[in-house]
Amino acid sequence: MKLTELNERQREAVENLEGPLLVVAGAGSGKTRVLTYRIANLIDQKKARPNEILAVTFTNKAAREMKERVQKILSLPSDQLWVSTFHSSCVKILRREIEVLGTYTPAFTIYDEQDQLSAIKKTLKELNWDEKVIHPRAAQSRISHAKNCGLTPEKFLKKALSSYDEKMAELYKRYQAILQKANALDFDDLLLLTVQLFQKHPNILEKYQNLFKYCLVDEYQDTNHIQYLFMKLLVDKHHNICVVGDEDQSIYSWRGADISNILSFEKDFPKAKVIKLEQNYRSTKNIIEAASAVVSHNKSRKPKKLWTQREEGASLHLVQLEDEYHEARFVVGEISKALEAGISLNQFSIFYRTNAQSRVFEEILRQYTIAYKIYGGMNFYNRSEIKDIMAYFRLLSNPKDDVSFLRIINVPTRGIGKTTVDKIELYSHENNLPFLEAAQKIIQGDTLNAGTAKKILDFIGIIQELRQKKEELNPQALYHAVLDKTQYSHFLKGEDTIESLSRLENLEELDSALGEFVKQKREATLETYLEEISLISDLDSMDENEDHVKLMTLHAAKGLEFPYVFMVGVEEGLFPHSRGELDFEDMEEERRLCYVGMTRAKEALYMSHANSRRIHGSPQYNLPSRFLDEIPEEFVKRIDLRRRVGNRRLSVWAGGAEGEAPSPRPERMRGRTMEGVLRRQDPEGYEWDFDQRVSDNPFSPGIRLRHPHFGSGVICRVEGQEENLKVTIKFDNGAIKKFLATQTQFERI
DNA sequence: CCCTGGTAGTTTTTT
DNA sequence: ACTACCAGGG
Ligand SMILES: Nc1ncnc2c1ncn2[C@@H]1O[C@H](COP(=O)(O)OP(=O)(O)OP(=O)(O)O)[C@@H](O)[C@H]1O
Repeated sequence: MKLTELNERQREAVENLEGPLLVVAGAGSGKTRVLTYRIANLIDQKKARPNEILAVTFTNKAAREMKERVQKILSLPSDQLWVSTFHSSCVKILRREIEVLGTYTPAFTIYDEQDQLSAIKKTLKELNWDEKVIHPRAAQSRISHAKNCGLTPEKFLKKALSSYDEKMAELYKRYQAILQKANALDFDDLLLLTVQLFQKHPNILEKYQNLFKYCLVDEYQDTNHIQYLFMKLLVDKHHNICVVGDEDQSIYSWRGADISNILSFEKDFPKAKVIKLEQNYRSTKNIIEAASAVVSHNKSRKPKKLWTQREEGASLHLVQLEDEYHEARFVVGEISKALEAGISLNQFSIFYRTNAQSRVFEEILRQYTIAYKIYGGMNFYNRSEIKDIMAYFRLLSNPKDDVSFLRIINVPTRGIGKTTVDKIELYSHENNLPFLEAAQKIIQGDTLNAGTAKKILDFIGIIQELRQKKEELNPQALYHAVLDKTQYSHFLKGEDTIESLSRLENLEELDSALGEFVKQKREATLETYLEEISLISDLDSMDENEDHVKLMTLHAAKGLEFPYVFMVGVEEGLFPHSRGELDFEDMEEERRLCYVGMTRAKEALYMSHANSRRIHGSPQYNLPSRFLDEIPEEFVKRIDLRRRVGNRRLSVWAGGAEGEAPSPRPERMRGRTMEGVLRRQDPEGYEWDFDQRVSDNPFSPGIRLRHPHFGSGVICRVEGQEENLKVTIKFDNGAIKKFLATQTQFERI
């Protein structure tokens, strides 16, 4: 096998096949490439057959690409390889083995986050607990976190520190019982149950230990405890494990990722060989230096070298704008100009901290008729109309799936309301029956009036009829049967709104997706379809070559690379994201996220921030992010586009003038400024008088004030308007407090 | 008993 | 923007 595409250190990592190996290295240093070649080499050296290698990646897309690369290197088919995410690997194992746990069958349903929430609400109802006391979302995150740490309800209870924790433990226990009755596993269960399976059944563990002769993990810095256990168990016999990662790219601690997995790898495997890669092959010198400078502000970090042979490249562009619309128009304007200079759209990406920020970009990109795609956020399979159909599918596949039952019992509306559903729920609870069965029984008694009973009978009739068809129809045909029986499209057509029209379009897309699935798969059953969609996201279908601008969150950008990157909304409060004060660890994680984002760029990087933006409709005024100040001046060019348009500067695109491209049509008049004065617009659609007004205003970020009790401090955030105007002040003694501006006597200093 | 439309409070990041 | 809750009409 040729290893010419590797440097010396990489080659070392690819050739040392036996025993534990840790590759730690900065961004873009070729870690993923090492993993790929190592897999190829294992097969080439006949150390293992493809099906004896387990490689875990962070996304399905990364897995797919890795398989393709291996196939290319070896010119051998790679479909036998176990290259997938932790979750997919676990599903594969559980489908074969779960029966021995005695509590689930292999046809289990996988609950996503929404289903999980709905199951938690159902649990709360059964327990008769108030959703205002136990917040379903909070409960969801506690339970998920517990599972990610490998805690069963019992162990969770033992660790409880308060009566609130004890309640959570009780909820967790009941929630788990409800999932079990529904033969459903949530995302976290996929891992937790696999590990439990291994622990309780050594014979099964041994089977997989013997099967997987070599294991590899990408992005090891973002694995959580249960994933760690899973791997540790699997390689316990032979220690043939290779992990690659970068502490500076650990950005999922909120999901239970534990950086100590990578930090203590050498303790776990004392014989471990450690290889460091230091050469970056991705980005220009300016980008690498700037990103390294930012992340070096993290205190809890070992210094690390990263260098490149590449040229300095363009300066980073730090752009200051008036508001989020100006920001979007600026970004899109730059893309248009580049387009004219002959650069194609697939070279660009826009990264933001929160999904909500994509909306404005979407609006402006449409105005400019520039092709784009938003990855993540609202997944195709998460749209309500699609989820409705999927809920029918799931109920057909698993009649005990109560969450799906609840979703569709009255969709399309068939006159079965809350009161009736409550009765079914109660009956189900008292008689320990799934909802569907409870509904069947309850209409035989006299709990319900005749009209309501008839409606339920009709619904049950539809389900039963479809269940019979399920065996003979492929998923696409079944889809048509569902639409036909439920009159779902008819129901949408009746609404006749823009919204419902787009829903109908989505249904057509689903139809063709199903058609595609049926054509592609040899075994196109309802179950295989449901499994496929439950673990994929639209991120996984990304194709670099497709000619459109790609928009995504900074988190979703991990592991990717693009020639031109716009990182937007780089503002205090938004990025680093905070509501109130961030603790030290969270701040460092935000900074790592910034490092991840910056190091995705190969050629040019723009980072922009706006003076103000609307959050939930009310204006917020943010200071530039501290991360911008952490980039040494020598690498940046600052561009201030707040006031007027006339600033002509050279663009990175040969010769063009910089600044916002004129709007294709005048922007509609928007809300009021803080003083309630309508903003003026000049004929070209630029707002130019904003700046003075803000600085005249007693409350804007950066202004120093004295508070009668707390002393002096600086405004770091302003939100709301008029009598609801709130200011967040960071006092000189370090305290951060929020005040209603009208209720407090401040003195300007 | 159900449905609709209005209002109020609020969400970071995702396999 | 998205959900949760309430009032009032059918
Ligand atoms: N030895 C090499 N010679 C030339 N190019 C390389 C070499 N190794 C890696 N590259 C290229 O460098 C880029 C980054 O590689 P890769 O994605 O493997 O890095 P990584 O360390 O996984 O990055 P990150 O941690 O930032 O996701 C890719 O475009 C890859 O093709």
